[in-house]
Amino acid sequence: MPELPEVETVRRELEPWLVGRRIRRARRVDAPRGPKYAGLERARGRRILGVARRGKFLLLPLSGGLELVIHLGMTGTLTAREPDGHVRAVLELHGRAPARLYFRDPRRFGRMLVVGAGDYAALPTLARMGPEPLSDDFQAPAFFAALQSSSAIKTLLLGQRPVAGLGNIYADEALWTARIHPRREARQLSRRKTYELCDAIEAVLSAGVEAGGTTLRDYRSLGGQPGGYAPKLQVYGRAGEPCPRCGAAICRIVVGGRSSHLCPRCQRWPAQRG
DNA sequence: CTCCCGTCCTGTGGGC
DNA sequence: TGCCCACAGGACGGGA
Repeated sequence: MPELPEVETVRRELEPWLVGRRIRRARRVDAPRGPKYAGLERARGRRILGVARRGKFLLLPLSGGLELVIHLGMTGTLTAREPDGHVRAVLELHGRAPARLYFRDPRRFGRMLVVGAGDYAALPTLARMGPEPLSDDFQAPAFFAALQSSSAIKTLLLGQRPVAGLGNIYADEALWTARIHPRREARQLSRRKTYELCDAIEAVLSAGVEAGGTTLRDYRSLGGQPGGYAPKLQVYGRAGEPCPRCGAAICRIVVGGRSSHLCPRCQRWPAQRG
């Protein structure tokens, strides 16, 4: 569900509220003991030093060399107001109200755990995550190098290795923008094409952030607001509608088990050559 | 090491 | 109206 723009929107709301606050307690609620909620008790008494983001992960450095890691999974939302149900964890703060952060997650794909600062051994995707796409760390030549794989380009992007933060929606949007078929073998893309994709990723994600993210169903910002990017989606969820660029009917295919949306005319499979 | 596929969960929407 | 099934924005672990 939440991809980089949605997580960044939440991060920006959390930051002024949480930074400097001391944690009274962090507790699991209706979530099984296990790695997804490991070490929450260690947050007790710590101060929140910052609210950062890497890809789709929220990272809250704590005093005492610890770090609170939150991943919203598919359906996770954070809220200051107590939700109806599906609360998996609560962060209780000292001091002024609002003093509770609720983590609601119907499908239980999300996680909230405390690790040693920078110790991502329990989070392999985070440990091996590629550069932040909206930072100077995202450079076209390194991106090209990271695409030298036999995987389908979209599958590779969803793995978070070439670049951080893309999910199913923005991957489809970026590939449409760069006119690349999602099933193309990544290493067969020309250098120039990968540079176009680099630009498209940056453009699509920054527009997503600017709009406050995409709400298809579940996503809400901390204040309960839906994102404004859904009407700006060009292909995602628009199978059968005309391509905004050429008018051909957008189609839906499955790539790596994920539904994928593309324009069959703009995003042609490369012509077979003899 | 890389790559592919199944799995973890609950809710919802569409088709019959 | 009601039921059932397919599908949903992500990450991980196991096996090839």
